[in-house]
Amino acid sequence: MAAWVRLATVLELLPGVLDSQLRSDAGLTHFQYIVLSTLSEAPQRTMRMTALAARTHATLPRLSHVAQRLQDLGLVERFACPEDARATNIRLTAVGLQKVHDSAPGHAATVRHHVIDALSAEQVQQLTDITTAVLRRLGPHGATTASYTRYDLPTTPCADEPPEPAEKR
Amino acid sequence: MAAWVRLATVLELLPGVLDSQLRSDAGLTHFQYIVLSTLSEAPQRTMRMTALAARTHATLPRLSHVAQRLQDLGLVERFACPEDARATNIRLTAVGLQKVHDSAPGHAATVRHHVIDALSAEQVQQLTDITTAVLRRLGPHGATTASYTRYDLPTTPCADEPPEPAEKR
DNA sequence: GGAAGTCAGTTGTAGGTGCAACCATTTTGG
DNA sequence: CCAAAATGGTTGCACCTACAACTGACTTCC
Repeated sequence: MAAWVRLATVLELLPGVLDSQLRSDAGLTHFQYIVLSTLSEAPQRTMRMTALAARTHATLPRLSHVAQRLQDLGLVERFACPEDARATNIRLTAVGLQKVHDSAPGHAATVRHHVIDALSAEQVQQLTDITTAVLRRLGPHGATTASYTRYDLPTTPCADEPPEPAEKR
Repeated sequence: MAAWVRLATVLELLPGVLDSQLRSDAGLTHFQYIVLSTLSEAPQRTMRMTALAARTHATLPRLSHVAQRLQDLGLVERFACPEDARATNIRLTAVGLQKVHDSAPGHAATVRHHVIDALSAEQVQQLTDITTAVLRRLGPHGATTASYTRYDLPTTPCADEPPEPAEKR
């Protein structure tokens, strides 16, 4: 009982702290940051929308809206996949990559300050085990995003040679 | 690192699970449920808006919007505080109380299934300690709701004898 | 090889949330 | 006392998210 009440409180407060730090320092949502950050680690800084959605635990509509916004901001660009005309590839722009690099330290510091540094090394290990156990319950038959969350997709984009980033818009 | 990645994932997935269970079973948001539930435990099932906001870790504007919606649904009612003309009291209606009673078991089962039952008794204790430690960092100077989060307010509403619930709308 | 089904993604809409601005009331301080 | 500051709440606006409906492209399977 005490465990749940406190966990629920963390669930209520932590996202707000992360969002407001990122928003004021970089003008980004936590989720937007995750999207950019995930893209920055992908080969060619490019991914298929579905793969990105699965990785970020987002529904496809949600990702689509966010991608639209990030594209308006010039941080990502989307282009059709030549191999599968249904698919869309999303790629981090140079500006977007710079944005990730600029905002990563502040974000990491916030996480460290509010979570990691509050715990002993032993507790960090315990937290890893606990969250792993909970995620086992959340993942497989978690009521959310049932049909979208497919972890068996290839992460790599289908295009080997994406169109030159030179021409924009 | 592993701890944070997993915790972030829980932060992303758990609220969705809670919301969708409550929404489909009771037509309520998790936060709406918390508001109703908190009110149901208050003396007279009545609280001042500010006190309720502090208890639920919400900003006053957010609570005001939610209260408006819950009032439209007939689950709560608001009335001016006779002692301080600025203040507003919010009270759970009979219908609202019934709603809490009806939806509590399902919600509790969801929490148990997805969190508590996934852990050993020892881990539940560890989780309590960990969340307590994190909350110490989040509460005092947590960037969110700085001016609203006042825990030193009296929880009791100012009216000793609220107007009879008999007359509605 | 063509109809039926599935898949990738987008769009529209309704509701939730933060922030800033606002109004009314109370408190404070000269 | 009265003006200035602080308090309690509400409202408007912009953005985010879920859900449902839709389009267009691929697959299956006779």
